[in-house]
Amino acid sequence: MHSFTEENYLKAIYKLQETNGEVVATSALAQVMEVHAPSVTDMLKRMAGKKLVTYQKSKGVKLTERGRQVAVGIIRNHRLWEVFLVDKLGYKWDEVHDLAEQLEHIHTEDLTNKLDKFLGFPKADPHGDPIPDANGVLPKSKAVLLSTLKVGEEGMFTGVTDHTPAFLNYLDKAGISLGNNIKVKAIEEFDQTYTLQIKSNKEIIISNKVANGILVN
Amino acid sequence: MHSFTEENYLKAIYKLQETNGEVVATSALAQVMEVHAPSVTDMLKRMAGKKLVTYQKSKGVKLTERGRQVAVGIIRNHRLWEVFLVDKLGYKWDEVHDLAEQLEHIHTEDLTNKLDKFLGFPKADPHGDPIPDANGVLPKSKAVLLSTLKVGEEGMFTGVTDHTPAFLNYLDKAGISLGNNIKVKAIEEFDQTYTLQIKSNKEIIISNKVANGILVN
DNA sequence: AAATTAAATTAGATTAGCCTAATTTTACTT
DNA sequence: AAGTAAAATTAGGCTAATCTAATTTAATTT
Ligand SMILES: [Mn+2]
Ligand SMILES: [Mn+2]
Ligand SMILES: [Mn+2]
Ligand SMILES: [Mn+2]
Repeated sequence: MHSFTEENYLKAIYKLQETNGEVVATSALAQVMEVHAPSVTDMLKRMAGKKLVTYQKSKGVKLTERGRQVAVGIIRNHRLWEVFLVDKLGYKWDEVHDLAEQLEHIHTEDLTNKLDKFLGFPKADPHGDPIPDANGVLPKSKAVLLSTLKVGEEGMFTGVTDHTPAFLNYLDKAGISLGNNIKVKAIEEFDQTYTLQIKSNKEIIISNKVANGILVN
Repeated sequence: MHSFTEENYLKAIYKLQETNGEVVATSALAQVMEVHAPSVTDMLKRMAGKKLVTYQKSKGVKLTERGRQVAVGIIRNHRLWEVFLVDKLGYKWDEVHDLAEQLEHIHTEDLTNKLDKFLGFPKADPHGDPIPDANGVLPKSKAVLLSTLKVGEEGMFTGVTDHTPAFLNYLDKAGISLGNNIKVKAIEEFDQTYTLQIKSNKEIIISNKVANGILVN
């Protein structure tokens, strides 16, 4: 129905709208899509023609309701495939993104739903990101950055904001896994280094950069 | 690495070489690929440039060793995905072809091998077609058409030559499944209609057309 | 061997998605 | 309000994969 490229643009616009507000700039899209600005302008015109976005010259772009539905469908599919790769094929959480980036575009409603069922209707992907339901409803998460906690506060590790293999790998090495309870024991004033207690036993020290990549509930 | 289109051409050339001999004609490829002849000529030139085929103007095309390897890899992937769709997701054998036609192009050596392992190293796909091993070796089948059997002879149903949903559906309805023992009880001289005994009980009558779609061992 | 038919190639276009260079529009400073 | 910087668009081109129409090459028939 839609090309891989269109679907990737839709996803990118959706995510930019979620994090940076209603209307998305050409330059922001160009950066995410790793193309040059004129390519984006071009693409937006074509997508506007297909009623996937509303585009006003020099005033940015928004998804239409149809565009939003397609985007969320792709995200659903992406996350389900990631669960499949990790739970069934034995991939590690830092290895699945690129494959899922391809698999997400192989989607019929039926396939996605059968996959969902086969996987036991998971609520989240291997990175803790919520999986939209079959109607495109994505539960609003109330997770907060670990870096917003005060000394003495704690929460459960439920997601990451940094999805790079490098970061995920670091967490593995540090022994911090999704679902772990994390308590802030101390925050060094000089450089915002955090001393954490993981699962009420092991204590570790992480940088502020790492604390900004971790979401807790 | 290679585009979906290239991979589909490689598969088509491979299959035509298997059934119609060494060298493949532009027109034959055009028919299989459902494009017009000049598109094929064009594509063959590009593929020859990439050393996937050897192409001589007006003299047809052959796969190079590299081309053959890629083609068999895609076929391996296609058949493994079909097994996944049927065995794990619950699709019927007449529903999986088009999906596998897409999924086959999502392949890294690692993914294919992990999928193979997850599925328990299946020997054949849901249509009885053999699955090439990780080294690209495809076991030569010695199955024969049911229509070559004489009255009184029997064999096990191990594959089809007609992969259309219509035919597969017909077999379902007729109650003939892969693995069934089939014995030829009678052949009507007038129109080559076959009377078969399935699994040493039920007797059914099939047309010559159907007998030509069934492979037995 | 010549004529006819069939198969394949060349020529010239089109579309999606990308590019660079030039220009225009919008935003930010002084 | 004018000037400068940043963002976006336009203009013009490229490649992969397709098409139709015209031409050439190969195969078949007389
Ligand atoms: Mn993608
Ligand atoms: Mn994820
Ligand atoms: Mn295919
Ligand atoms: Mn098959």
